[in-house]
Amino acid sequence: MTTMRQVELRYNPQEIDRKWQERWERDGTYRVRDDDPSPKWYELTMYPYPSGDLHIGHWYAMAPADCHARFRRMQGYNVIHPMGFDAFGLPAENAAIQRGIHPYTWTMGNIENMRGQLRSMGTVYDWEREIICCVPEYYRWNQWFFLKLYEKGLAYRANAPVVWCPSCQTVLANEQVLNGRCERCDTSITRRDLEQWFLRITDYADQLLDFGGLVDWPEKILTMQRNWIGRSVGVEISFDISQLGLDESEISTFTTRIDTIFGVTFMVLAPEHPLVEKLTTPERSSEVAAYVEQARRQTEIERLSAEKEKTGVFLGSYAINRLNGEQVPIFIADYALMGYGTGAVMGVPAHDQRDFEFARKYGLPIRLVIAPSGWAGGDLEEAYLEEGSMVNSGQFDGLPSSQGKEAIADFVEGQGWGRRSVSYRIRDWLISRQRYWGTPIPIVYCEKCGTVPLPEDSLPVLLPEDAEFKPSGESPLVLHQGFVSAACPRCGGAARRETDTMDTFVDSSWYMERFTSPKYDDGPFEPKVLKEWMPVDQYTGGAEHAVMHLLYARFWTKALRDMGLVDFDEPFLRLYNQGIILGEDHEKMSKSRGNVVNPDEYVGSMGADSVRCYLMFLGPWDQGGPWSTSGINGVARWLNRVWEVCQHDPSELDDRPTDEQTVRDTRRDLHQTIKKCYNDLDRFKFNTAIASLMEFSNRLNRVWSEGNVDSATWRDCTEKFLLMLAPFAPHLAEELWERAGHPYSVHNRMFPQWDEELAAEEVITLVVQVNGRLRDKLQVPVDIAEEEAKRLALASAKVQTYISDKQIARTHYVPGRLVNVVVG
RNA sequence: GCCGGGGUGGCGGAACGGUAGACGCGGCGGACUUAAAAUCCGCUACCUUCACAGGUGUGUGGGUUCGAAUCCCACCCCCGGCACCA
Repeated sequence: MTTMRQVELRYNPQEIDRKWQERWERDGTYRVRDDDPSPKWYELTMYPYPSGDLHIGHWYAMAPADCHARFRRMQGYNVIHPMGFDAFGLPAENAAIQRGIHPYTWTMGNIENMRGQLRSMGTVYDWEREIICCVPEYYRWNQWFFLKLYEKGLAYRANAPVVWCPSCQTVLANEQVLNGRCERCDTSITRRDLEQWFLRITDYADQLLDFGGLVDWPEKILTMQRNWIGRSVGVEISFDISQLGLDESEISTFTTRIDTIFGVTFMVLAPEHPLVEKLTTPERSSEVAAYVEQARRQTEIERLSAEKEKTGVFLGSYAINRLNGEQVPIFIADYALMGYGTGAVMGVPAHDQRDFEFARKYGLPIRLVIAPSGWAGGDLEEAYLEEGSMVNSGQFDGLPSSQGKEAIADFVEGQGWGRRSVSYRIRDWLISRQRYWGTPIPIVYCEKCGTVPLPEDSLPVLLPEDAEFKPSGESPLVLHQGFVSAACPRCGGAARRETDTMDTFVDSSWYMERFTSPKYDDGPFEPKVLKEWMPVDQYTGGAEHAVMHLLYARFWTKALRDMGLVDFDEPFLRLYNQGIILGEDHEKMSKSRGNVVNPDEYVGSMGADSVRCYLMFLGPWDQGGPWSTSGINGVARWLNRVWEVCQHDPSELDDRPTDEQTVRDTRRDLHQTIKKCYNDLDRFKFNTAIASLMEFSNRLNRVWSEGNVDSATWRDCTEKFLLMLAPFAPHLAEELWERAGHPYSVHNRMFPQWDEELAAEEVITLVVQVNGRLRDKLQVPVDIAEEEAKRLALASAKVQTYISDKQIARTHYVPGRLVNVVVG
């Protein structure tokens, strides 16, 4: 692409960009001071993974956020708007495997490159605060936090059937599975039983459902978190199996529909349920074993695609429903999940669609116990899920099911057969990863002492540089003798070091806090400074992190609060999700489609300001939208006109006659523009803010060519215009500010204030309607009286032709807007 | 299936229940130029009309209202998320 720019610029953007970027750096214009007395504003954009190149999506996330942060600065806030790199993670390790380059080298090279690209955007990032989380100065605090969590019982090791990605060769957290596929590489996941480290996020499930501490988050994200946590209120009730003579005398199940307990006609256990073996009769054992084996071999995708067809196997044993003494057969089926509730389901086919399908397939009885209103006793075509009147339910017959729920729960609790309880969909956060490029978990396993946490003063556990990179299903650290063999800190004997590393979402769970004191050495952050800045006032980023990073970080904060390390409940008070930028063909950008836009090319030819402004102009930020080459040309043309119009010498106006009306109109436009731009910036409405700046600069052009305003008005207009332009186009505004003879720097000035009186209209267009249809427009003074407005409206010749032969039923008057004449 | 967001000119998109289409792109016409590009000026929803003007228009169908892109009901389509959670 030789000339994508069809606009001939009258200024040299490369020169101006470089000039001011260097000057800002040299002068420390954007250096953030912790002790500034102004009110603070912490504006944070999700930090990028250093994948190699800054793409247009990064620009789309960062440029508008930078504009907003600049606006807050110009409102007088002491703004911190930091940037860093999410530097641990799998791609670095894959690069090591594929190209034989060390993850550290690869990552640091990428950071070097991306930092340069980030600087080219002209952002207010204070690079003194940059953080890179793959360096020991950062990750040692991951280890420190881990020890604190371990001490509090919030980190634990357990054997569990966990999610495994065969391609990444590591386990994943449940949150990192999308539609049965690995969030990173899209491979269908499987399950494995492994000893892994978990964080007890479920302890905080109820607190995480309380969004009261948040100031402004998108409803969509709250809903996603609510659904993910999945709180269900119900009853845990046991079924009697004492007649089988096992160690266990009952099977416990969880139900939200205890009112349907008399409709139980079978029971289903998850294939992984610990009682399966004991409950299987000898003649059924081979069939059961085959089913269990098949269920565990299935990938998540296969399990999902089997959605329509319920399958299962009868174990040969029965359980007794204590409420009516009935024996019901016990099955295993893969629609029962070991991770939810107790891993056992009471089968009520009449009132649960899944149980209904299962019962139909295996010829099990379907007994109605909640009667729909007007039910005549026929067979059900599908499960009846609504409320109704209880039938076939012994002493509870006749109760409305909503009351039956409470009555049966009371009865069950009274009999000691169960208790009211709450179940959650969310599971504990699995943080172990069988990979190299992450934070080592500070634990050793000693033959004598067992699992032993390392003492704090021995941190960091350094990631050894010389490791063997092979995708083997085990961390490369396993093969590293020097790393694995350790001395037990308790007994001094031989011990084996934990070789799994931490999920990288650990890094991002507290990075916002590290930004406040990134070089602090005596803790993860300096408490005094943390208090100055946290919590984050405005967080921006993609919505894809709704139930991963955003949930983990909220959990982390609450855990830290309970340890007394922070004194706030929520890390991010306001959240705004930008949309996705699409290719010129309106499709998602991808290399295979060949529609990827490289920002560097545009920055090189038209300057950072054109790219920044175009990204903000193309549409509402939260909706994203398609890139358009001719669209960015239009913005470049506009900046070109701005360049021209702001460089006129105002004293040339002194020889020309001044038109007072034009002066008033221009000034009114200025103040209306300030008001519009200010309010739009406040609410992330960058596109309409820029449109209003375009309108105003178009007026300035017109006014200049007519030359009928005084030089003082002109100076006032251009000065305030440049101040408004500054957050959008920081380089151009700074250059024009200097050329206009103003003192450095435009970026240390306040955003202009508007004057309501000067912004007020003198004359308005009064719309005249007849029966709601536009018939005439009249120019009238803004303060026109209602009677006068109506008189003028009726006197209009155009209006007369529609009403002369009709009866006027009434007239509606909207001050400052319209008169609507209703005729019969 | 459930939960969000959204359907407005040729395109991206504007519009406190009150002038639909701001701003920009594209297109057309003109100026400048030997010429082209760039730049500047004008026009540009659709239909009828030489024009004046009129009619029709915000996914579809109803409703509320003096007045609906905007509020209510039903439906269609697109995008995103969740999908056996007992």
